[in-house]
Amino acid sequence: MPSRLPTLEDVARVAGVSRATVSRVINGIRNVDPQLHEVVWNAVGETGYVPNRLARSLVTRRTGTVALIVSDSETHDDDPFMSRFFADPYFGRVVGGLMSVLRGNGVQLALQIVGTEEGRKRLVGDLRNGQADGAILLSLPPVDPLPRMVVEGGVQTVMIGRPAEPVPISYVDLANDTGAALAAEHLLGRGCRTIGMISGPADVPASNDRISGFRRSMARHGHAWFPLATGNFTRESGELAMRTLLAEHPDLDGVFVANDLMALGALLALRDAGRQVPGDVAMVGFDDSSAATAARPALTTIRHPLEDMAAEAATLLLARVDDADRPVSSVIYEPTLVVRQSA
Amino acid sequence: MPSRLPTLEDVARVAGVSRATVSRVINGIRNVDPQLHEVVWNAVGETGYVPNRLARSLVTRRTGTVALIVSDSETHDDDPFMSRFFADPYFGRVVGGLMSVLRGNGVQLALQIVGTEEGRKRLVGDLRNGQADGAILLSLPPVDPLPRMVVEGGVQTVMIGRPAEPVPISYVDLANDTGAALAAEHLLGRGCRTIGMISGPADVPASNDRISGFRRSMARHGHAWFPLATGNFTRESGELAMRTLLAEHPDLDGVFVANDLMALGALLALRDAGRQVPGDVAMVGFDDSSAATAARPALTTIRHPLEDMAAEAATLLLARVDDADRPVSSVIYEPTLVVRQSA
DNA sequence: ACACTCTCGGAAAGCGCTCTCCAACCCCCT
DNA sequence: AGGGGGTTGGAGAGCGCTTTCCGAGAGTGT
Repeated sequence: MPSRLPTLEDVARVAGVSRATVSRVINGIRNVDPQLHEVVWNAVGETGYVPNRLARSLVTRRTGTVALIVSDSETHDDDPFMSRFFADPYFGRVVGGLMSVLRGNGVQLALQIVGTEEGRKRLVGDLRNGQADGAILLSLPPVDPLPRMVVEGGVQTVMIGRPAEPVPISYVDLANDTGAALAAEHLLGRGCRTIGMISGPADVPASNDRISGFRRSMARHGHAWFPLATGNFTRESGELAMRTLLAEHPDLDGVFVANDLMALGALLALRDAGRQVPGDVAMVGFDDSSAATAARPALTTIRHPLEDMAAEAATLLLARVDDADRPVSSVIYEPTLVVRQSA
Repeated sequence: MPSRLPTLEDVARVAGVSRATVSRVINGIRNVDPQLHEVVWNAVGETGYVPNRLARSLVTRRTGTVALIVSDSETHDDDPFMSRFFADPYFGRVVGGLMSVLRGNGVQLALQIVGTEEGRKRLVGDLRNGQADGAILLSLPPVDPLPRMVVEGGVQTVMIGRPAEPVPISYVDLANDTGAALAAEHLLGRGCRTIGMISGPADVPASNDRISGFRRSMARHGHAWFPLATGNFTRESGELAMRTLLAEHPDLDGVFVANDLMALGALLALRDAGRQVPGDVAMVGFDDSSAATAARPALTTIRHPLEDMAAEAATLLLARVDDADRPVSSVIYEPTLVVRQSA
C-alpha cells in the first residue's frame, strides 16, 4: 500500500511539462505537439497514474454515474418486503438491461433505496449536488412524491413504468392494456366462455392498466362483466385468488393472471382442485419471466421486454444528460403474446 | 432549476460566521457555542443547503460508497450470459442482503461489472483513488486475477464465496461440503440405495466443494463411487443431466442436485420418464431458493442463507473500512437441510 | 522586413469542502 | 491584578483536477 498515489503533478514533473499539458493530453484535447503527447503518455505509464474521478467530477460537474433509485413508501430496515423485491427477477432484469447500455458508455450504476420522507429529501439534495448525472427511478408505491421531487429539483430522471400522477417526467413503459387485451382475445379465440382474471393491486398503475385493458377487450366481445380476484403479485396470493375464483365460479374455463408468479400459484390451486390446464381451464400469464417456462404446463404469457425497456431508459437518460434541454419524452413498448401450453 | 446551489460559503454569510464554523456545526464537532449552533442550522434551513458529497470526499478520502464488483472473465457487451446472471435471483438476493446493512449505515452501493483485463486495471485504479471506500467482490470465473489485484492494490475487499486460488482476502462463504454431506445423509437415511448427483461445473469452487462433500459422505457410508452428471446450474442443463443419469442408471432411487434450478429441470425429466418423486426417486436440491417452494413436489433442499452471508460481508467490509489494520478474516456459514416433499 | 494571425504551453484561478493553526477571549487561581 | 489553562472562531492552506487567460514562438501575406 504505497503511501500516496501519483497525481497529475507527479506526471507533469516526470514528463517535464506543466499540469495543464498533461491534463490536455489525458483528456484528448488537441493543440498538443504529438511529440509531447508521447512523452506525457510515457510518463503516465511510468508513474502508474490514474486520474482521480472525484477531483475531476468536482470541477467538471460530471460523475459518470447514474443512480438507480428504488423508491418505497415506508421501508424499515428489517422490512421483509425489500428482500422479497430483490429476490424477484424483476430487479435483476432491470439492472441487467441498464448495465447493458451503461457499461458500453463507461457509466456506473449507484443503487439507492429510499423509503422515508427524510431519505427522499436527502437523495434529491445529493442528486442535485452532482452525486450522479441522472437517475433511473423505480417507483414502487402507488402514489409517490419522488417523481415530482426530482423533476422540481431539476434532476435528470427517467422512470421505468409510468408515474401514477401526472408529472412531466420521461418514462419507459409497457402497453399493459394492450397486453391484457391480447390475453383476453387469445382466451376468447380459444372458445373460453367463462373467463376470470386474477389482478394485482388496483392502485398500482401497471396493474390497473392490465385490468382496464382486459375489461375493455372483454366488453368489446360482449362480456361486460367477468369474475375478478385481486392478488399482490406473489405466488401465494395467486394461489389464494384462484381458489376464491374457483369457489365462486366453478364453471370457469379460462383465466388471465396479471403476472407469471401468481400464475404459478394459480396453477397449483387448479391442480389441487383437479382441473386440467389447459383442458378444463386455459390460463394466460404476464411477463414471460423464467417462471413461465419453468411451469408445467409451460405458461402462455404476455412478453414483457423488461431488459429492452431498461436499456431504453438508460439510453434516454444518457441522452438527457448530454443535452439537458431535451424535451420530456416517453417510450411505450408493445407486449406480445407467447403461446406455450397453458392456453 | 436555480442556477447555483447554496454552498458552505453562502450559509456562512447568512449566519454571519466563517465557513469553518458552519462546517463544524454540520459535522457535529463540539466546541461551538450552542447559540451559534442554532443560528447556523437556521441559516442552513433558510438557504436549503445540502453538503456536496464530492467535495467532501475529495478531502476526507471517504466516499460513503462501496462497490459491488461482478467479475466475469470475458464478457462482451451483448453477451447473453450477463442477462442470465442478473435474472437469476442469486444476484438480487446478494444485493438485498448487502443493502440491508449498508442502508442503515448511510452507505450506497455502486455496481461495477468488469470483464476485460483493461477493465480490471481501470477498476482497481479507480478504487485506489477513492472511488469507493471498499468493495464486495463476486467472482464468477473459476480463476480470476481480480482478487489478487485488489489485495495488491490495497483496496479493502470482501469476497462472497471463497477465491479459487489462495489469496489473502477476507471472504464469506458457505460450507458447501457440509451441505452436500447433509444431502447425502438424508438420502441415505431414507433408505436410498442408488444415489446419483448432478453437479455444477467442477472448476467453480462452490461447485467443487459440493461434489467433494458429497463424495466424502457417500464414501463414509460405503458408496465409494456414485453416478455423477455435470450441468451448469441452469434448469435446462439439469434436465439434460437427469436424462443422462437415468439412461445410464435406470435403478436410480435418489439424486442430489447441486442447485434448485437444475433440480427443477431434473424434476421435469423424471416426470417425463414416468418416475414419481419422491416415490421412485428422492431428490434433494441446494440453495432453498424460491424455486424450491414453487416446485411440485416442493423441494427438500439445502438452505443457503445468501442474504445473511451478503449482510455479513457488508458488515465485515464496513469494519475494515473503519479500521484498515483489521486482519484478513473469513466467515463460513453452515447450511441446513430443509425437508419438504421431494425427499 | 513588418504587422498579422495561429498554434501551443504555462501560470493560476477556482470547484466546495475540511482541518490545522493561531489569535482572541474568558475563567480561575495565587 | 497578573499569568496560566481552556475554549471558541477565523484565516487559509490544501484535496486533485480542469480550463481560462496570456504570452511566446511560428507561419503567412504584402
